[in-house]
Amino acid sequence: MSHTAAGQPAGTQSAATTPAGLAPRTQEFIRALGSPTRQQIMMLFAHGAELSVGEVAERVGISQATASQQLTLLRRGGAATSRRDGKTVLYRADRDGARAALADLQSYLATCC
Amino acid sequence: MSHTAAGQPAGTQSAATTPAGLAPRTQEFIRALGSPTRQQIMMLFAHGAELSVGEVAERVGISQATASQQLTLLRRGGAATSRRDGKTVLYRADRDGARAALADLQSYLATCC
DNA sequence: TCGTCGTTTTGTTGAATGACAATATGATGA
DNA sequence: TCATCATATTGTCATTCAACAAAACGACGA
Repeated sequence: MSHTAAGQPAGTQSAATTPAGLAPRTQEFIRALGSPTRQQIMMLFAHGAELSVGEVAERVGISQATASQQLTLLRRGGAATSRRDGKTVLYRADRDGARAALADLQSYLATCC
Repeated sequence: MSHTAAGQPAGTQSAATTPAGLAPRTQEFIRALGSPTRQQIMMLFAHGAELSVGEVAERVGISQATASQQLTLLRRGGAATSRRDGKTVLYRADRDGARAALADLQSYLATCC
C-alpha cells in the first residue's frame, strides 16, 4: 500500500548502469516461496497464526524433520520468524521480511513495466 | 502427538469471505521467479526492454534451447509475454501478470502480517 | 518451390531438492 | 540428576530441474 522509503535494495549500490535488479535477500525470499510445500506452509500463517513445527508437519502432511527443514529455509529467506515457547518453537510469517521483499519487488516492477 | 488445532480448523478449502491464501496463478508466478536463471532473465526486461530468445540466451550465457524453455516457464507463470516479429519472437515482462501477482501477494500479506 | 534462419520441442545427463528414518541436541518437570 | 518431549541435524534415496545437443517446426526471402 505504501511505497514509501524502502527505495533501493540495501546492499546493492551499483548505480552506474542501474541494473534495476532485485536485492539478493529478495531473490532468496522469492526462492524460499518457490516451493509448493513452502507455499503451503506459508498459507498456514495467514491471520498471523503461530504454529509449532509439529503442527506445521501435521497440517501439511510431512514429517517433522522435513517441516523443520523447510521452516528453516523460510526463516533464512526472510519469510518466517521463530520464537521459543518452552519446549516448542513457534513459527509465524515474518512481517518485516515480507514487507521489505514486497517493496523491493514493487520497485523492480516500476522499472520493468 | 496432539491433534489440537491452534489456529484455523481443518479443511481450509472453503474460503468464502477470506482467501487467506495465494491464488494458484500467483503461486505459479512466484514459482517461475524462484529460479536464479529466470530471475536473471527477468532482470534483462528492466525498463520495458524487449529481447529475442537468442539475445536472452547470449546475455545470460545459456543455450538458445534453454532460454526458450525458461522463457516459456516465465510466460506460463504470468511473468513474461511474447510476440512474434518476423522470424524472431520477442519477450518482455508481463505488466498485467506481474501487477496481478503483486496485488495478490500484497493482499495475502495483509492477512498474515 | 526450396533453403535458411530462428524458435520450439525432444531426449538425455548431472546436479539440486524434498522427503523420510534415525540420531543428536536442547528444554522442562519429576 | 534423569526421563521425556519437541525440535534440529545427519544420512540416504527418489524425484525434480536446469542444461545441452539434436531434431522438428515455422517463417521469411530467393
